[in-house]
Amino acid sequence: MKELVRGERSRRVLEAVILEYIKGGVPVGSRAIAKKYGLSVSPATIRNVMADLEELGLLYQPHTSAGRVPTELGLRVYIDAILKIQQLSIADREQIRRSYRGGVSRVEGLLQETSKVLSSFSKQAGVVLTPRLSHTVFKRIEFVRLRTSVVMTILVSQAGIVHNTVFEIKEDISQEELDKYGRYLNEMLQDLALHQVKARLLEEMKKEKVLFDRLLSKALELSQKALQEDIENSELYIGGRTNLLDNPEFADVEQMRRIFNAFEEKSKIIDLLDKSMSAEGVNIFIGSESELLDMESVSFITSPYASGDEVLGTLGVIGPTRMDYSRIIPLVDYTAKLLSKMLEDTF
Amino acid sequence: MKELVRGERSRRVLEAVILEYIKGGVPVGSRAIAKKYGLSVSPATIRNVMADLEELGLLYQPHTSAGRVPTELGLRVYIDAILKIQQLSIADREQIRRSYRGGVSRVEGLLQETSKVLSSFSKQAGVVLTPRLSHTVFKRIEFVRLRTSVVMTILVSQAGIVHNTVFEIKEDISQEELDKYGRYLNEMLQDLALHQVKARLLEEMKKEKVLFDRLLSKALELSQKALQEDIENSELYIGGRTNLLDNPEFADVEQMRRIFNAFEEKSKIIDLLDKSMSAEGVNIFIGSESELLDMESVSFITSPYASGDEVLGTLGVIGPTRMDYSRIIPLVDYTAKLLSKMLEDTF
DNA sequence: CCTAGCACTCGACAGAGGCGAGTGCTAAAA
DNA sequence: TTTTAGCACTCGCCTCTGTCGAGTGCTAGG
Repeated sequence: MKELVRGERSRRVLEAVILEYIKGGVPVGSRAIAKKYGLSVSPATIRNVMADLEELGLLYQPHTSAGRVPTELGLRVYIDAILKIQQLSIADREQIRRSYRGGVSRVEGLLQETSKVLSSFSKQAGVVLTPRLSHTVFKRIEFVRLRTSVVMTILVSQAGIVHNTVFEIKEDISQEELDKYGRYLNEMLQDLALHQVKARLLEEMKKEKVLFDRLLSKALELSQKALQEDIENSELYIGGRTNLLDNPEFADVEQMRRIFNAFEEKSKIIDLLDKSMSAEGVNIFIGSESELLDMESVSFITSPYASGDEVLGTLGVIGPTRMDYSRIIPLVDYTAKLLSKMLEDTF
Repeated sequence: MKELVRGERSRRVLEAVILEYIKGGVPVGSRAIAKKYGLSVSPATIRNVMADLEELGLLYQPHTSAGRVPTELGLRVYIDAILKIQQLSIADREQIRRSYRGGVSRVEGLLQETSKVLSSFSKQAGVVLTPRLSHTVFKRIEFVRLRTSVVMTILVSQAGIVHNTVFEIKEDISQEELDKYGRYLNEMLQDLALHQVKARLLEEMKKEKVLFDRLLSKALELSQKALQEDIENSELYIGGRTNLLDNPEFADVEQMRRIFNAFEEKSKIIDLLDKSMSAEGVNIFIGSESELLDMESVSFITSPYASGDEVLGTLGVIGPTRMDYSRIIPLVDYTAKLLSKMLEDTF
């Protein structure tokens, strides 16, 4: 990448255009740069440099005689080759930690809170993808007889995530019997990853002694049912949607609608976050890079979070491509680490 | 109310203005009404009637020489005295029932689905307020030892609502012991309303034999903790926010922001829905009637839903004051009844 | 290689004018 | 007394026009 922008001056100019554009949101002209960014050259020179940068595809003009605006490629180069990512200041970190103050007592609550923290510090929308159940470690299963022939299964994972399913069964089963199933299964499945649990259950069902033990086979059947359900799905928490309304580029209602539709659908965003789950550290998708088509002019900054050495989910910030990367990248990074730590400590 | 609009003709004109306004969203003039609504009188006559209605505060003119627009009071009178609320057609009902097809296996899922159904049929936003835990009947409590000194409490209500809390305790307790607590409490609290549970626990703790039984007192203490948490809170599911973006009156971004802020905050809307929980049948709040100030030009149509004879929560539709009440009122009514039935049948 | 100067482009904004929908009022008809 | 026709008037909306200014590209000279 770096070779794209050869001279030191070119780099300075590109940076200046981007910084100024991020600040103001309007095309930036040669004069403004010459004045504000101590490159002691005249506007005319800047213009020449800008023309070069445009030829490289890093800037473009909305129309003749307007200033320049960075392209996606321009932003990419800026982030990869120019931007020096700094640590979050001590004060900022302190403030983030403090905004979690009201002791959170459920994983779900903690994740939701995190989406709000992300949004309020970034002034954009914050998202947190919850762990897939199938990626977590089995802790406990419990059956509750809600009423005749209706049973609820409650599944708890090591990380403290709770999932329930209600279903009808053909014949009624007493709570006492259900409790027995529970004890049996809890014994058997201890410490298995949930995606292994399914296999284990099948395997177990094949054993001869099980075939002849009605109790056991019933227990296995029930838990099978519970697991068939959506353990592959993730939930998505979105905080601070309204922050996006403050971005002038979304004054255009059509743009806005697209984004809010994506928020409503969720699946596209979940897919994207899912992808970046396997990546290490902070990921950045600028505009169309996210391949959520009709989503140009929106950027994602994401990072996976974990508990122990197990990656659980992804969190991030969604905002216009014109957002303050230098602030938000470390924010996302730090928040992911903080959340990981909190999950590890408490759950 | 009825005496406000004396003549048959006045009523017809008011109705015509409102229908036309709901359809088009623009001020409606005398000529349009004279033509389209077979009142065989001339526009001039209509104008006189309209002037009367304006004096009564049922219509108003945005500016001289514009058509008339109904006021909140006008809509109120229309809904109370003129609108004949019809049953939903068989076909509509069928279609609503069918849109629930994908067998829903959790109460939470069912409620969320309902918010989507409401929104898609009304073309506005649909909301469903989840039951307050404190209003439901105790079914089961369960303690899970997540790791040293960290315990999760899982609470299940008769209606199939699951709630969990995680907290640290001073001294570690083995899972076996926790199970004992569970059995003890499940015995004791069977079939109590949750808001009674708290009192019952306190009462129980005072008994002498408990004071000397470490196991029991520990169990009671734990469950106390679990209940202190947010059992008074409700969750709010909102579906179809983006539908609101299609309403031309919200092209004004400022309006939009207010509504989406309310969606984000939720608490105001929850309060409102909470209020209408005690009311019977369909409730309608027009514009400023909702007392969510800065929310004029937004109407709520709500109805409580129940399981058995126990009112659980409220659902409804949020849209511009200019919405199709004649369609949406029966929709909300029917959906509430359908949801009640489903909750009763399955959970 | 840089800069000063200059002509040119184009969006934003403001004002003028015409159009049309809709009104209120008055006087005549029913 | 009620309804209607006619008419003058109001006012928002749209279009057209001209001006302003920011910003450019190009050229010639330092």
